[in-house]
Amino acid sequence: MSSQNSSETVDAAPRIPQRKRGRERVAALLKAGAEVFSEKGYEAATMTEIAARAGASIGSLYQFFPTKELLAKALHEAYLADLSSMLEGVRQEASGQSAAGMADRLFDGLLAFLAERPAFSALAERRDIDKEQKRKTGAAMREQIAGLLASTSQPFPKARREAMAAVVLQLMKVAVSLSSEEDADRRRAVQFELRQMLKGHLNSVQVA
Amino acid sequence: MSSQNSSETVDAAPRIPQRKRGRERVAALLKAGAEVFSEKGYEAATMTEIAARAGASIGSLYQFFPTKELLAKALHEAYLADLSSMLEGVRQEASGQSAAGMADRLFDGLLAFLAERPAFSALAERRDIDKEQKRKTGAAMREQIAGLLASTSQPFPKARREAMAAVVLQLMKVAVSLSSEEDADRRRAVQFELRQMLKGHLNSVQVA
DNA sequence: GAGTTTTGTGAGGACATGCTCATATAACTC
DNA sequence: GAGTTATATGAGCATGTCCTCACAAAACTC
Repeated sequence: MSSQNSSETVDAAPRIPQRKRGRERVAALLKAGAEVFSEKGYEAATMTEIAARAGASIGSLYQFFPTKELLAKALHEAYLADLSSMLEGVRQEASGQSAAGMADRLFDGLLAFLAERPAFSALAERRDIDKEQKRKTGAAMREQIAGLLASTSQPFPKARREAMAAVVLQLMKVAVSLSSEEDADRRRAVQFELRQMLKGHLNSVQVA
Repeated sequence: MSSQNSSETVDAAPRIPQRKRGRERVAALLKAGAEVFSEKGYEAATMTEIAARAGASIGSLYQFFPTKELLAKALHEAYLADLSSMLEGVRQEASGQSAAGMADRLFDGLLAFLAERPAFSALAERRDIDKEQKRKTGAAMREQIAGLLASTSQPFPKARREAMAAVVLQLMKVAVSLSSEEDADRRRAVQFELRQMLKGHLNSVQVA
């Protein structure tokens, strides 16, 4: 009886770090997790390797992150928050500009964001992600981007705003997936074309 | 002696079906594989489930496909061949048309292709794919698309032809990733925007 | 130092999955 | 029917991975 929890179905509550050492451990674990997730992908990443790379034992890892999925979730949520503030930064900085200028800032911001967080796509695309949560997150991001587009010097027709936001998202994903293109010349050429294409499209929709 | 192979290190040569029953089995196994791969993704798909869904035993499955990866590869290569003939079809049918018309045909062809092969993206994105092979496949596809663009009524400047082909390829990948978007309205809206955007861009480059 | 809390450890349990193999059955040839 | 080849079967092996647990060592409080 009793063993470790009193109420029912409280499977494995994570231990929240209280001391400095604990917080440093958690930071190291998150960092190692990000590395391994980005190198191997979510499924192929192993908890053993993550612990080893953080210089910790598996037991330590599991005290703070009782589940592989919870570790991924913690990282993912932190990244989403970063993403959101990056978008907010673009908004404050480029509000009132032309749509093309906004697109440039967005491109730059997102490329920088992803360059610093190579695990992002692996976490965003993992299969055991909560479906409803995924839907909500996507909706929130599209809404924020739509807000960006609306703060442009010459706003978009409401009817197409949502779709434009979704297109921007998709194009950003392409720009990112290009970062694994080995031929640097081609990578730059394609990123250039994508940027031009998006700016031209935004323009044409505004004019229409 | 002899059993089935003579030389050394021939780890598990696949058995090629000789009789009608064997060919039917292989067909059923491929079909079941496509189903499970598309539902669960490559890594989470299990050989046991594939065999069961094909109405075969695991042993049977492993006689024709000695490895999970070989099963995926067989499916993937068949799909790539289909894709290539689809592109060839577009070329024969739309050669001499405007770039916009070509883009429309391309989009239609690709959407139809994907609708019939829901496992394609799971197979194309699996991690244990051969890297050199991947590079070759990409190069071949870009070349074929460049040929398409060149057969247009008003061809592209040579300097940008390669980049344009790469852009088209990337946009096709977006369309692929969009096929998993659940909200059908949004999926259609985004596909519409992508189509318009590509057509506009092709146009502007031709004119320039 | 005694007592308490937090953090650390790693062997091993439980389980899933890719794959093998000895053996059986069907189909085809003569 | 005898002989041969192709196909079928599924128990079980090998392996890898998530996670647990009993206990140890710090670190902090008094």
